[in-house]
Amino acid sequence: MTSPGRRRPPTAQQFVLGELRRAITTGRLRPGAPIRQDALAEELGVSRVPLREALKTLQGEGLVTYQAHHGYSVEELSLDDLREVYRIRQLLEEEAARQALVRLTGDDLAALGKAQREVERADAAGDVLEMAEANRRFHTILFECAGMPRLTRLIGTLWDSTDAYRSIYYGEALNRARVIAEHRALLELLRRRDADATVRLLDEHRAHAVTALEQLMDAPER
Amino acid sequence: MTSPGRRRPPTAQQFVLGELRRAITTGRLRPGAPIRQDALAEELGVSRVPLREALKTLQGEGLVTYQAHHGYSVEELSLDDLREVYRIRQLLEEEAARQALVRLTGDDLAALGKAQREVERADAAGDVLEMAEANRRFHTILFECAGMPRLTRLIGTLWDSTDAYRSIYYGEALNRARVIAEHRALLELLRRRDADATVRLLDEHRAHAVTALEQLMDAPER
DNA sequence: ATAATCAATACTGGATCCAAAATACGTCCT
DNA sequence: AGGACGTATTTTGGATCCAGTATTGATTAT
Repeated sequence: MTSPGRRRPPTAQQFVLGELRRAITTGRLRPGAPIRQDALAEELGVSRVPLREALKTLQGEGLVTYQAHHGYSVEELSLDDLREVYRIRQLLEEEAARQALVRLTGDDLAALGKAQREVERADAAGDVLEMAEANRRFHTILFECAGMPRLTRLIGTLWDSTDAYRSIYYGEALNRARVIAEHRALLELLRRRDADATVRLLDEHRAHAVTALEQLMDAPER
Repeated sequence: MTSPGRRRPPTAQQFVLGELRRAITTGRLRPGAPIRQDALAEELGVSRVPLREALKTLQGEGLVTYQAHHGYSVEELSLDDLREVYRIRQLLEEEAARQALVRLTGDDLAALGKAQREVERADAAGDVLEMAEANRRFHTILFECAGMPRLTRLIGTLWDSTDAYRSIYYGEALNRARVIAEHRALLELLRRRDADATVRLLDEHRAHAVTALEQLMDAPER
């Protein structure tokens, strides 16, 4: 049963773009794997033209790499790369959070609460993928309150670029529990409009993900 | 006939990408103008396929907008948009500058000095376009010293996204003189490894550009 | 005259086909 | 046997053609 929100987009390239994102985040396309256009296009039921346009978009977002006459591969991130992405996120998300707190309305808080309930429901149902998506919505709602569309978009692409690795983090029940607890604390800080504490908590939230990734990536190639 | 001296890239899409960038930065393609693929492709001597891939890249960088079934247009930035871009640049360039200062070598300083001399030579020769490019090189060299490739790339795309407006700034002789003076001061601060002062100067450097844009964009439409 | 409707046109989106480049492989020579 | 060369195959890059959608302009009814 396809969810009502997931109807097929109006153009093939947008459809393909979504499918590729899913394939990368779920690990069906592994980091480092070369992308055979012919096979993929046939598998998705489209020609190579829209596929290539979707790949160009992903290239711009850093999810795939491209080399002329060699084609595309799923971007492979080293630990240092991941740390860099998280560092940049820290810089941008601090700004977004502070600006968001300036403009935060009651409606926004209600929307955040709703998203949080969805996160918890997905966790209870054991739907890891849905939980990751709900978590993403939660943060996106917050950042959008800043009223800086480019900033929000940049942060979004940074999240995307590490999606392939995030699923690992959400695989652990302990991490999921921590995410929920931190979200609840975050909501409380937002209600109190405590910018400094909010930024601090977001930093910790991120740091936990980084340390988890550090442990998992040091581990032998499962 | 293709421009002499400028070697044509190995793929048509890369060639087109460069041409489009030039067309936008030099104002041949004005902000807000719709992009007619057929006409442009013919003008560039390629088919629409590589043109569309180049446009997808530019879309990812925020130089053009895309709407399904409506096509691409050159991105039109409001004053608020420009301010947002410059604010994000401030956040990212502070990090880049501070990290760069940690790792800056004598060779790097020499490279910066060389770039600065190129800026001044272009100014003396009255070559505004070349001066803008040399200025870009100067800052890029500095940011690259940070050893954070994604950060450097992000900053680069932010520069790109306002290229169409930057040329206005460089049109004024007064602005060009100020840029040169600020660069010299910057070099001195870098040699002294004064991070705080460097960041402060970069902020001013940027603020000047913003105020200049504010005045020019308030002015009656050209 | 104005607004709504419908046909004609222009433009984008996508599929197929062809060309060019890179890779894989087998052969030949030393 | 090992390496170099040349051919065959695979894969990407690009051009052309067709289909679907949006826009424009004309026509008609109110």
